[in-house]
Amino acid sequence: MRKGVFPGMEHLMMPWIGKTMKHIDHFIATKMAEHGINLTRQQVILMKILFHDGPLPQNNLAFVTDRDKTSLTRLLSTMEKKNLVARITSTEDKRVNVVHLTKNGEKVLNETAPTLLEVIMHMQEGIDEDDQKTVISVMQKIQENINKHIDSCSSNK
Amino acid sequence: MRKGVFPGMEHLMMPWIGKTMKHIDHFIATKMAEHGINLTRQQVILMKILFHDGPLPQNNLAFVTDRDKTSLTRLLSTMEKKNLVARITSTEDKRVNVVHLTKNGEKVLNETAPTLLEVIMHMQEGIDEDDQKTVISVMQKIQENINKHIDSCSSNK
DNA sequence: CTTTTTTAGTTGCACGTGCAACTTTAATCC
DNA sequence: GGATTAAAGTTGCACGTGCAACTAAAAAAG
Repeated sequence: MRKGVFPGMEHLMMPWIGKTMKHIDHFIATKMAEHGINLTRQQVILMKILFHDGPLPQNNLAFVTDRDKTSLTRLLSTMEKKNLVARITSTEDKRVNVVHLTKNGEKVLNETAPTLLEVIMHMQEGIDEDDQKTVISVMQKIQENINKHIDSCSSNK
Repeated sequence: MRKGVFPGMEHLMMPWIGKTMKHIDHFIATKMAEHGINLTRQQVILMKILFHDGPLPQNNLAFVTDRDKTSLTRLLSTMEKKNLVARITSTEDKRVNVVHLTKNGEKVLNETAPTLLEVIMHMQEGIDEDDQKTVISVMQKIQENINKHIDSCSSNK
């Protein structure tokens, strides 16, 4: 065992967050598959946003989901093929596509809810309420720190 | 604003963790680019493991990095092209590739250390030491919960 | 010793991601 | 009004990811 290149990096949050996120993604994928649901985590989140905040232009949708517009383009294309979502060109501005949750999308979303709740319950089983709040506030703080330190060369993202 | 499909999901850790991880990844990519370093987070982590825990067969490397073996295959191929890492077929068992960190890889890793430290410092700026520990323990607990609830159809992963 | 099974690694396919460069349409400048 | 600039989306390229199916080689079974 050699001396560390990164001394003091042994008790760091970062690796834990990354690894945990990986586990969460895999867990969700597995549980979805078990229940015969053909949706990714990203697709569910997007549908949920559309359900609550109504039809939205791609631009806004990219912003609220913290996603590059090109990434959103492809995510929507996948979802449009599955008839979860529809792009409707705005009549006022022919550049913008307003994204709608389809009836089928809404149905699928409702069918997914129980599975998602099960996943969430299993994940946070036995975790203190206060600790959960701490985690959330730390996550917020990390995001603030990053936004503060990113040199505002924002482009679109 | 319509009634929620997922009642009580507003103060959940999960979305925060995912979003934060996204920010972290983007921040690392940006800072790396700023410093002219052509490495991804995943590549740095892998090199760090190889540096500390010596040459390892792909199989073991996949296990310790919590990564599908096919994912590792491609990650290594990318890194091999950049001369960061070398696959050496074991003489004892011609099936296994032992992965070595190259001299160049070691050099690059050392050059990367300051940037990575800067990134880490910026990210955890002003976050309580105890809260960091809480975050880590919660992450561990989530992983335990997931492992407990995943029906041991492990395959290789 | 031959057959069968298991194991290590790769490849095809599909998904999500971001950057740079592009097209199309709108807004602004002159 | 016509030229320029800005904005919304898409496409090419590259990366990381996992599952299913594959090849090659070792281990186990007979």
